[in-house]
Amino acid sequence: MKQPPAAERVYQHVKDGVLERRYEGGSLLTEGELAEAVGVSRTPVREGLLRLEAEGLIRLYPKKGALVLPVSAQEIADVAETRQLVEAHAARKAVPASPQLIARLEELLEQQRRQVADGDFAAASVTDRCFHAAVVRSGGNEILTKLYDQLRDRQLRMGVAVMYAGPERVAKSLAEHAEILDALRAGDAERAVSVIRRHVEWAADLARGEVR
Amino acid sequence: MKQPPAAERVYQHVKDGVLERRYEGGSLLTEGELAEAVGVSRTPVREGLLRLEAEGLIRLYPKKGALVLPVSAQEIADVAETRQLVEAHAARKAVPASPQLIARLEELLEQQRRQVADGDFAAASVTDRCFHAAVVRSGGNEILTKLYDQLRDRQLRMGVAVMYAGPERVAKSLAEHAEILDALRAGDAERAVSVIRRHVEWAADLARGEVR
DNA sequence: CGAATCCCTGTTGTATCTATGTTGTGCGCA
DNA sequence: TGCGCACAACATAGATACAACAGGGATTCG
Repeated sequence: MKQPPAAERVYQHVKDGVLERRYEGGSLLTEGELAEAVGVSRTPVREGLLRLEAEGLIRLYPKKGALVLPVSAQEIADVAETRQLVEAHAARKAVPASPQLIARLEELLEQQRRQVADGDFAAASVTDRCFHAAVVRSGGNEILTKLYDQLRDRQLRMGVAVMYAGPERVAKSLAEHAEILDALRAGDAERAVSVIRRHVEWAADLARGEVR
Repeated sequence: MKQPPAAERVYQHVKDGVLERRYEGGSLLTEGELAEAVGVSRTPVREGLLRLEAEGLIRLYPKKGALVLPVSAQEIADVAETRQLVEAHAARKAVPASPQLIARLEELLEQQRRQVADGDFAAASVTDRCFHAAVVRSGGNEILTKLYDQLRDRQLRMGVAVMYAGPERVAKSLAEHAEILDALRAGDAERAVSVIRRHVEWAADLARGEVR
């Protein structure tokens, strides 16, 4: 009945809740509530919360509860800066691009186009993320890859999902991906970096607009 | 009687053990052992292990135990690359350097000199680390600061402590710090970056020599 | 003699229980 | 009415107890 371990279920539940803004920033979750909500005991709840804290999504206050960290201007800036750093580094390192990488990116871009055409923006958003992650992953650095994933999670929480709110935004995103791919194909690392810079900065701006 | 929480004690115990090579890479720790060793129950042990896993020092295998991750060539390379990236970025961002930062670095360098003169290499190693961390911290990016701290921990585990084994190594380290400070003071970011590159690469080479 | 199976032991995963600390509230007093 | 203190409610931190699972070795059957 329950394939995934209880701690994992709690982790996903809270993470989804935070990312989807069901649990708002600033609210105080208690272990008991979560235990009841997910249907497990409090022990796995603590384990899940611990992982979330390590990822920077929540903050555990002794004897008080788990505070869902509100996104601060500082955090938006930090995430954006770090994304820039990691992704730009990955792009430079990816040049000259291997045929495998190019093929993978083409595939992802095509997939995203289809999803957009089908109106499935949620899926397109996931593919968007995969596109960037593929570039970073191609660097072969596990530390950076993991870090980058966490950054994307945190950015998701900032409401960057609204990036896929309107058709013009989707088109912009798609166009920039195409340009990144193009620059990579041409071996022009600096052009790819500059597009990435714009892309990330745009996401950060959206987040800033969202938060306040 | 017990100021620090039990989970924290476990965390420190295992971390120190791994960093000081008391627990060798590849060994399998069980919760029961650790619980007895530290003198607490298994509950806080699990919490501590979970944190360690998030930091990449150990790996939890279901129903088997906590594997102390052996340092791999891949990990050495990844840590070095990431350190380069973060520290170089921080140095560039730190230029032009604020008087506060310069003062702090001068203070740390002086302190390290004293410690070396006193023969207290352990303390000098800690100060060394503070020096680099100060540069990164000056960037004001909490994500990068935290990441950098974790990287230094992991590098410690790779036996980079032997960096402070001989007088000539200590002298080299000290000289490079002085050069970094000098470049920063002069506003020459690229010189600082190149020294940092050498410095980190040197540490990685030591690690490679240590491991095999 | 070899291989498959079954049981036994050790370890984690989860639940429950106790102790302790923190917070907010309400009562009494000035 | 306002301030302060004590108490009660609640939340976590830690310990213990129990269940489920994996792996190894002995045993047994072919």
